[in-house]
Amino acid sequence: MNESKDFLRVIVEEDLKKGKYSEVVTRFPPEPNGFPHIGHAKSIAINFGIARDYKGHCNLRMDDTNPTTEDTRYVEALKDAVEWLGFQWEGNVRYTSDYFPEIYEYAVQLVKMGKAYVDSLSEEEIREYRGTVMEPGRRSVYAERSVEENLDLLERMKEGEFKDGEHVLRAKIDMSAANMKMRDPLLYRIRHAHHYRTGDAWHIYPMYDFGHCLSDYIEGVSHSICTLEFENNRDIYDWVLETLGLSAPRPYQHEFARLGINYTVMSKRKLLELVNEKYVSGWDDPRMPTIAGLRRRGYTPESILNFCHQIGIAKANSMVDVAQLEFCIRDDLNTKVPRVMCVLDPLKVTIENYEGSEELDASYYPEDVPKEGSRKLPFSREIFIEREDFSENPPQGFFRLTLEQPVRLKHAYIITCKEVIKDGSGTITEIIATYHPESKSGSDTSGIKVKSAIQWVDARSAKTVEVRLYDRLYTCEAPEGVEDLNPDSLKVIKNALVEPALITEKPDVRFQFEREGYFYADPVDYSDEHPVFNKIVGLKDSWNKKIERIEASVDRISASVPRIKAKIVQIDGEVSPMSEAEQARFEKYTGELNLNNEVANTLTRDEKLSSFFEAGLADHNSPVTLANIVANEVARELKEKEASELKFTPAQIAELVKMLDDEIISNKIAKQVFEEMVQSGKNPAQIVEAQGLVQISNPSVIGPIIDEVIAKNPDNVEKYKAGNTKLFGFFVGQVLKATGGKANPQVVNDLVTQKLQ
RNA sequence: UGGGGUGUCGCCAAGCGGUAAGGCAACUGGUUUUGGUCCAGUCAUUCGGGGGUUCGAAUCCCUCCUCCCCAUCCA
Repeated sequence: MNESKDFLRVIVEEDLKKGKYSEVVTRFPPEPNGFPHIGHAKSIAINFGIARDYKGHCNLRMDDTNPTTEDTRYVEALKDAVEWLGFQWEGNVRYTSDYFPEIYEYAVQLVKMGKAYVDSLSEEEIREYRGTVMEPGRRSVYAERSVEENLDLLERMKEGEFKDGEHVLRAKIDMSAANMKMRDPLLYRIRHAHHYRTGDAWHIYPMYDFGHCLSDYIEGVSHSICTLEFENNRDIYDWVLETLGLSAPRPYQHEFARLGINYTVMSKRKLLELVNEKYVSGWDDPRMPTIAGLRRRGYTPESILNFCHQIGIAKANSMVDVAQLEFCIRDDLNTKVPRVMCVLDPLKVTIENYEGSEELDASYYPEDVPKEGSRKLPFSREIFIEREDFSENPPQGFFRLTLEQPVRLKHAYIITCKEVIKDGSGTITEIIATYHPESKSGSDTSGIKVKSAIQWVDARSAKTVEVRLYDRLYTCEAPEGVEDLNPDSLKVIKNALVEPALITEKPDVRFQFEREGYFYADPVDYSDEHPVFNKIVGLKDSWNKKIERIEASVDRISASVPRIKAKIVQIDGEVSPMSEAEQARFEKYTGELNLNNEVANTLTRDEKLSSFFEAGLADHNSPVTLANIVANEVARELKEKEASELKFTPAQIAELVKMLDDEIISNKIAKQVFEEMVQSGKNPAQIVEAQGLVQISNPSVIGPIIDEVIAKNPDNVEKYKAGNTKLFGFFVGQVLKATGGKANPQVVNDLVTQKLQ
């Protein structure tokens, strides 16, 4: 199965095919005002990915038009993120601030065209004048200023003669536009602030809506890809480029849904709060969804890129399950990373019949991972196992060590429990066991069958390490604020024990701690004297899941909650009543003309449709068929156009209906002909003639074609005969396809039914 | 409420008038010295609801509904 393309790539391909651009140029344009998160990774993957796939290029541009929020450290974080993900931007990093002079010139041009003006209303007044979603706004009196005055004022704004807020430059568009963004949007504001790059050179700064489209244009961007919340801004984007008369090729904006992941937050504000209020240790806290955090947690670039690929690109707001991300990192690390043994909660085991010590050979990788490498594992009388791997009263299906059940020490021997030693409080402090000398891993002749092999470390040589266990940051799927924070998102284990090899040999920085999960040597706090490992993600754990499920079902039974899925009943809203004229028309259509209610309703309520219908009716009196075509097909064309803009006329539609009535063509063909009429405005008869679309109703012509289809699809015939009646449509479809749609579908249906009996 | 979007499995997501892709999750069973991996299999008679057009509709038409975005001198 070939991979399906996302809608952006479809657009890019079409544009390329049409020759709209000679090269695809995209850009990743963050504002350097915070650390990039995995949502940015999605955007990076899209922009750089598309550029790579279509042999174009992608720029990295800092959209730094707001001096009060931006900083170089964020620029560095952004560059870092892109590089870490493995992408290379074209040329140098771009900055919108580099284009300030050019953008200013465009503003002057707009003023000269009378398309922009300096407004001196206060901030509150501007807001008030803008109106609401329901009421139109009204234009400022300053909109009437002369070009000369505007030019003078703008120049002086630039020179820093005015205070913040005293004036703004606005586009002169439409104060009553339904799109609020188009109500004379601000182009420039005065800001006496130090810009991290341009310093104090500027006193005015362009707004996003002005700076962004122009920056794209300046860079020769072809596809300006952004997130859904900018949909309303697209009109300004186009307005600026069009009124400035910037010639093709010019960029067009396309929007996709931003990434949401459950159990975390993605908004800059909330992330900043976590950092500032010290709920986390910093932007790179391993629980953060930032690139820096994910990276410190131990995620690989490959896993994140693969995640971005898996979730796809679409326009529906969505919330991806964090399990999908976790799958990606497990999947990546499974084949890459050495397995070592670590005991998080040690329980001492003394093997009473073992004397001395030895070194066991242990491969770093299991059989199914095609990688080489092994280490020596010290073994002696005293070892530690995971406390969870022993049970005095094992639940059903417990595979590990019990009083009766022996277990294998991974890479070593099988042991049997002899005695359990407890302290005063009843806590198990030690297990006395015996080993089976002939059960040595790799040369087992003992014949003992065990259900499981567990990890362990040798007491004398084990190294103490700190292990940081991370869990999801929030307790609920769609967290609102800090009140939803998970208090157990970080558990620090100071005295975990690991086998010596991973400190002394250090075969890698990422490991699988056997049966536990994937871990990463913390890049900041790790040292050989004080090793620190971050848990990246746990292994899938079907045992734990099973236990949880049993517990949950016990709870459910005791609570006896009836789990009934209620079908949601949808309440229909009110339909606006018909006017008197519409009422009369409706009655005429349903009565005299015999149309069904639905079609009549559609026609009556739309002035354009009803007049089109009635005009057609004058040419060919076949109300029902005509009404169906007008209400269904013509309606589509008339949705965003006036009748006068159409290439076809009511008379031509009447002609089409006549052919339908005379059974010269089938409904299917009629649609095809209609499409052609929409495009070319040719007469239906002409189209039918030219393309030979006359319907085939002769069974002796159709029959052999059906036979052929049946012969070619023996398995589907079988499935159909076995009761899969859905396949009926498949056969009809195949026959129709074979005849170029010309076969009379009714005849085909009858014949297919017969032949498939 | 005006405008712009969006609704297909528990979560993502293909699909563009002719057999409802795929991934995650979940669930069987097999292999396994990781309760991991791997392998085999199961998982949408139905696409937000209701009508209509059509031989045939997730796809076209009408209508209602849901959720998201827009009234920062943020981006």
